[in-house]
Amino acid sequence: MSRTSLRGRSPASVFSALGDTTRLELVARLSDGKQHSITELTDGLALTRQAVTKHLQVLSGAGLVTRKRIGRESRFDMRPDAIADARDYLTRVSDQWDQAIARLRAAVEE
Amino acid sequence: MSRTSLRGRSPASVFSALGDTTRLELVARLSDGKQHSITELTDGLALTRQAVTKHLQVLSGAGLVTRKRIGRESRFDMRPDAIADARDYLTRVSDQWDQAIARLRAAVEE
DNA sequence: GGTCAGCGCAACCAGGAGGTTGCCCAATGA
DNA sequence: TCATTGGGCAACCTCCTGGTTGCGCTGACC
Repeated sequence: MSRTSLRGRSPASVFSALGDTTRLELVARLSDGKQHSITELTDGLALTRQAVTKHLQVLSGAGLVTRKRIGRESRFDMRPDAIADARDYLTRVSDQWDQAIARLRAAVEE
Repeated sequence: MSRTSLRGRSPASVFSALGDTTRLELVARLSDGKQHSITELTDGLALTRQAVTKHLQVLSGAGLVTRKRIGRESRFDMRPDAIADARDYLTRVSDQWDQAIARLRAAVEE
């Protein structure tokens, strides 16, 4: 279903956003269900705050994460729908392959 | 399990390989379970054979696809294990998020 | 009010990604 | 044998990406 309308967030853009170890790390940290500020996420990352900001923008652009300004800080939290969609996409590819293989096998064996 | 030992193929590299519409298209075509040559895959893609070759190298490097030289042509076919691994990774992230949310909710409500 | 912490914006830079062209090599098949 | 077909290799180009630094702004706190 994915009702929350991830329009424009193509699977490619989601995969691309996940295709970076730093961003995967950020996603891992954000998957604790809590909100995190930028400096908090920067902590322990051997990167500038600006670099982390850019990564968060990429994640946000892919719909993996949402930003919310609270006072002087930007809070980010995960939006798991995009992840679910990406997983569904992979499931579909897998299924397609499985079925194709089954058909080929059946065609040979009969 | 994923016994075929996809060592070195980090999730990030798999996601990165999938993070391109052309490569997603190639994966879609290859998920018919058959082997395809390069010129065959180039057909209808508005790209040079060389460009497609590079994309296939990326897919191969991520373990999504294998090459086999037969006569004068290179045959490619899908290796679905990498896809399954990527999907499992996303499932793990989703589960982690679900559990975290459940814990937070329980902590609030009691 | 002044200071500090948290960010945003813009400029800049090096390296990699995606793509092309040109050339050459090996199989294939008439 | 010889033309054709499928590919590999290398050079080259452009644009995007990941990263930095510098600066200025605003909210929090004493």
